[in-house]
Amino acid sequence: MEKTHPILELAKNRGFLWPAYELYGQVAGFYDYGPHGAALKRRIEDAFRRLYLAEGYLEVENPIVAPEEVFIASGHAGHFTDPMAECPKCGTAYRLDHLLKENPEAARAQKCPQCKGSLTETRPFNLMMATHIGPSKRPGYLRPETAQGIYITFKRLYRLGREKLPLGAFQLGTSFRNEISPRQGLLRLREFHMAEAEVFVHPDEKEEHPRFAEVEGVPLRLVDAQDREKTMTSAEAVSTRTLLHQTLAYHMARVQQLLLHLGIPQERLRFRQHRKDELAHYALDCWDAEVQTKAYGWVEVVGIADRGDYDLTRHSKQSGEPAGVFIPYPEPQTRKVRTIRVDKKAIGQQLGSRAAEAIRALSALPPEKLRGPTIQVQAGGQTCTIDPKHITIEEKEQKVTGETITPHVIEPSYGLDRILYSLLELNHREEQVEEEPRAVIGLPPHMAPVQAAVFPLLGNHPGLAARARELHRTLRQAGLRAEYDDSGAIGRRYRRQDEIGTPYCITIDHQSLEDGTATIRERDSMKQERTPTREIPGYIQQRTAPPPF
RNA sequence: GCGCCGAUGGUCUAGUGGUAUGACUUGGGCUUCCCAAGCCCAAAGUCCGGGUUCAAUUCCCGGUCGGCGCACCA
Repeated sequence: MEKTHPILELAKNRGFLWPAYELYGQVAGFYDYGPHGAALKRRIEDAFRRLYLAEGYLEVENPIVAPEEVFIASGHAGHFTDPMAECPKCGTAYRLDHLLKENPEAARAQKCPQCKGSLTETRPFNLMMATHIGPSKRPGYLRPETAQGIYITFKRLYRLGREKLPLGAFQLGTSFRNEISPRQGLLRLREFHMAEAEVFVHPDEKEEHPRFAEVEGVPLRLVDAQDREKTMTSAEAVSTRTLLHQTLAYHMARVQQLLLHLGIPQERLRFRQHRKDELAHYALDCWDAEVQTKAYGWVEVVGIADRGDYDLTRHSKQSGEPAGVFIPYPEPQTRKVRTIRVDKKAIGQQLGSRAAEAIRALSALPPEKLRGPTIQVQAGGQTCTIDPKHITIEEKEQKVTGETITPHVIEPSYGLDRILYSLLELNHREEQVEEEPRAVIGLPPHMAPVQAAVFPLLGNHPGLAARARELHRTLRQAGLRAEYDDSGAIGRRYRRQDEIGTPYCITIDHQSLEDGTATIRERDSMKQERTPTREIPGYIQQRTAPPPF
């Protein structure tokens, strides 16, 4: 592992990214994307968007600021208030609530259990960025993930999707975590970019995915929770129960497809299952797509989790709104249904103010408890004895047209900054060409920030320059990102473009003036092809168009 | 947050108690008929605050930022 990869220097010099707020001494955990970085990020986002639009999912954008209730429901707020203290002597950090349970004496004495040093004073551990909303200062937070907005609006999305499962929604956006110590450049930021898809599925329909056939032969490199590595097709992974169900396997295969499409090399990609101790308590299963970087080793870039019904249920409890959706049966069914009728008047006269509670308790009792000679329920803190004659059990035929279920959520969650870093680092290469060094970012042509550059062979030749500018303008008008460069020697200009990954460089030479052709030099082979100038915009467009999913 | 190390033009770097070296890059010009050639000119720097001192980029203290280790990463 290298300390810092040369790509970071190149990225800084060539306008991919800069430490943010340099003018004021930088702020850790924040980065600027320069023009090429912003363009590359945009291409990653576009690819994500194309993939999930092709799945038929709905793109939304929710606010970044949310009131506290959202995070009480999600569970984030609880962690925000975690009290922390450290031992200055040995550097260990403790969560006081944990320490109180495990070692109450040490916690009360403020002593470090490891080295007996004195713990620092307790302070809340801020993971979320806090803020206040409006003049009333309603407590709020900047979201630590984009997903909550989708859970909260699930009912509206479900209606909009014509009340059908599975339902997919996705969102790209900025999230915030108040990291204690941001490190490793783009890998752990305080403000970062995510792309998340939330796929709501019927819990009974996860086993089979309607489009599984499209991915069943896709090989996946899997490292399971016991650290066993095996490469198998997604079909094998499901049949061996390595992966929980087809839906999870399907989405992992799609994630892999997208990452390869972006330019992550296959041999540096794997999926690793969360171990029991790192699996969030609500997740049924979670696999991270990891990319093997040169500078930092294996880095998580996408998490694919089966979150069960946790999110919808939590928001339902917090808000008081039911979470379930009604799923009609193909055919209405008739069922024998037992209903309990309670003589409310009689009970009211018998129990007075405790009657309402007693009646609720009665309706909740299982049928067998309603049979005996006397029936007992708790109400108003006392045991009340009810005469069975006040209770009638009726058996009726009832038509049941469907059932209410709470959908489960399958969530692929992408860290865009990490993907961007991986793309730069892993596609970067340095080589020798005729004794001269050449640095190239070998991004796939459809990912390159700049698609083409136009040069006059001689910078100070007015005829060549005019032609080159004209072609440059035409390329831009065709919607391509194109650069113009007439400075210095031609070789230097090629090198400059190599460093930002421009796949095609077009040179206008003397022959261009005679027959209207120009040379197109391809980045990786450095080979040139002479092409009529009028065909060049189409040539570039065709070769830099992203392949469909 | 803790510990160790560091911070000099855009980048990399030399050096110094008396405001600073070189290279690359960049801009302008000459040259040049396809891969960082050459020549001329120009622009650009001591992280921030305090202290010691006649004088601090240099020494001391604090901070910020960065690298690494520990911790944290719900």
